[in-house]
Amino acid sequence: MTDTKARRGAGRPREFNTDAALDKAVRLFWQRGYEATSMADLVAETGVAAASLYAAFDNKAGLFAAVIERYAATFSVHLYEPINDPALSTFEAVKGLLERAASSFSEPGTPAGCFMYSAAAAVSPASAAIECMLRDKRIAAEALLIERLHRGAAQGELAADTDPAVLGKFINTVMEGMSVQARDGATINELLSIAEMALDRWPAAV
Amino acid sequence: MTDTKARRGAGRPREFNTDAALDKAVRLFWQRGYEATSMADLVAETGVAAASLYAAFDNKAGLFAAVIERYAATFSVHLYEPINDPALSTFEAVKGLLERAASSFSEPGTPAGCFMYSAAAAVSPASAAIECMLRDKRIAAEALLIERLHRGAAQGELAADTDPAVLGKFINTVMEGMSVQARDGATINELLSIAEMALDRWPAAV
DNA sequence: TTGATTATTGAACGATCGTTCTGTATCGAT
DNA sequence: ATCGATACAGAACGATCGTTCAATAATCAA
Repeated sequence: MTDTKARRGAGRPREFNTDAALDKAVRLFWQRGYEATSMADLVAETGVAAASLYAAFDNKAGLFAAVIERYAATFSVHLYEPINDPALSTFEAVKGLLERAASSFSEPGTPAGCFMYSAAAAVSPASAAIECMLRDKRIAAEALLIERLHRGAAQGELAADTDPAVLGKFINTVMEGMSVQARDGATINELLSIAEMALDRWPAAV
Repeated sequence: MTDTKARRGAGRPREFNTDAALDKAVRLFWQRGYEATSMADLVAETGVAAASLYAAFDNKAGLFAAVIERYAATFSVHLYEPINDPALSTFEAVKGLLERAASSFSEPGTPAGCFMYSAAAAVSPASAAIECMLRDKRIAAEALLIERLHRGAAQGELAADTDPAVLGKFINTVMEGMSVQARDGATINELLSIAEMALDRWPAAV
């Protein structure tokens, strides 16, 4: 054991890698949720001292906000790629989205399910702002999907009696449910079966 | 202000009403989740002193376990009634289940969504047992649904190429997603539309 | 009426929560 | 070579966490 007094104050080796620390924080919040993840956990996992985390992110809520953005930039962006791909038909886009959800939610290297859906499912009134951040992201993602469906409808890709808003909400609901299923141990094949069943009898224009 | 010393020890007015206290605890856990609900919150909400709660339920986890059973006995039982109703066709049973989910998850007097799905979505490793309790309940409920579908299939109520296990998982997934939707503010009508769209894909025989 | 029982209470426990502070080692500029 | 400036480390903060305790009064058997 080195002398405690001598080891205090490690100086300025280098600014800690913010993204690397956020990646570790993402995993922790993803798995345990906001309330169950303590700053001590985050310090231990990231290897960054508490004071440095506070200097960079103000407080736990600020760190969580940064974690949300980091997750969105790395995982969500990949998930929603098919929706923004102009080369795909509307059906292919939604099919691609659900298939990516199936594989992403059951990916072995990451916590099961979707961070956006489970990290703050239920939260204390004191951290209501946390819940709001994620809800806004979820609603924005749904709006993105619905917008894509509207474009598809405008191009005659959907049955005339299909409401894009309802269809989008339905697809989104299936995806949210798939996250819960993944958390409960559903395999990628089971998730793909669910996705396939959701896409069955797609209301295509004849 | 009454003298503090004189007010200590209030004697034995009556054993507190366990079910009434559990009902209040259900609401609290339902809304905030396991980790974000403190014993102090529970004491304030139920009006029962901490020591009395500990005498009755051992600890917070024990109280939560009792809350799960209470929720199952009051809300879940009602939700799954159609599944156990022998007078209903398989389709009617599933339709009834989803419609009850739509109204129950958006019921104004109770927290949005389903307790079983959101109360312990993400939890610390120390309370992994809590997560397990709910997961077991969810899986049991899904098994119940799948069993009902198997009976329907045996009676020729499903298309021959339909796997009851997959169909059950799909229905269950939609229901879980509906809970997230409800948490995010979906109205009963929106939830009913989602349910209807899920049933549109019903693989009836011929 | 009395005495043992017991559910109840407010207070107190150690542990941990999120957060801040003090001190130090390293850096860039002079 | 030397001097602030800065990013880091551990220690310490008050508050709150889940839990337990000693004290008290309502109960029921005698």
